[in-house]
Amino acid sequence: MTTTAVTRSPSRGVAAAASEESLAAVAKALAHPARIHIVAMLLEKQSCIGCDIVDEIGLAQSTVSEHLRILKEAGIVTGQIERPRVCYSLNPERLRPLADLLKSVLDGDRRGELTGSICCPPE
Amino acid sequence: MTTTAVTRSPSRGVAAAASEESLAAVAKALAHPARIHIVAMLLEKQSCIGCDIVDEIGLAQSTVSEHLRILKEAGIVTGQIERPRVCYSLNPERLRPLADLLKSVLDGDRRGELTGSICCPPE
DNA sequence: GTATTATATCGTCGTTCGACGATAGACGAT
DNA sequence: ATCGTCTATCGTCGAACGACGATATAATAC
Repeated sequence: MTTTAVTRSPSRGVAAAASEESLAAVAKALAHPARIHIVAMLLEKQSCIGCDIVDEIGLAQSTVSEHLRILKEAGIVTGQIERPRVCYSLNPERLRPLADLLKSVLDGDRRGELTGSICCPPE
Repeated sequence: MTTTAVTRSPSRGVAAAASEESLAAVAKALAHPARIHIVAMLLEKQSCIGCDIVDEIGLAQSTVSEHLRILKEAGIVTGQIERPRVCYSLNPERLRPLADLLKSVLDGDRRGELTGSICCPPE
């Protein structure tokens, strides 16, 4: 059938869809070199004052602030206010689901043990 | 091997910037629920015929094809042609750098041992 | 040959991203 | 109170994304 059937049974369900959206949201927050740079910087130094990040990244302050907002909104970093500065640090737990998925791929895990329906065998 | 000099000169950059762009590119390819779904599907079944993916995702064939193109272009999946079908499978190695970064965050690694310049101590 | 199936590509359209400057808000120091 | 510093937000604009239908391509089936 060429028309998409509306009555598709959600075999993977709402939970799986929500999980996919959550994983995609984390990946999206990491999907920019400046934000990867910020994460790597926070990994190195554990925590950083915002203005140091601005210096390191080399973009306009408003742009860096926006990247930090995106990372905060995704829950990947937290900002502790120390007026007039803000001290940023990582929230590792937020990265765990994506890290687990990638690790599963690297380890070749078959999560569902549903290996019966392999379309074509790996070479 | 000393990749990171203490200088904050802009020439920190070529290798590190390329790495950040590469990591960001992988994250970007994963930054959509449908593409996460495809990766999870390929993880479960090792490999899949494209039309099965179209059925599972529930978007238009052209849209799914576009998502597969993005994943292929990022090097995350490979497509083996078996006319008229294409058999897709994962390329785990492409995910390794991002997986390593996330693991470092989860493990609390300080990659550069440059812990001297902590702005404010973790709580 | 024609028909069918599976996939890729093209064109379009609305939405979102990413950059910047300008501006506002909140403190500490003077 | 005024200045300087640091951060967040707003408005704008071009570029890229994501969806779709229509179409093109290629192999198989009849």
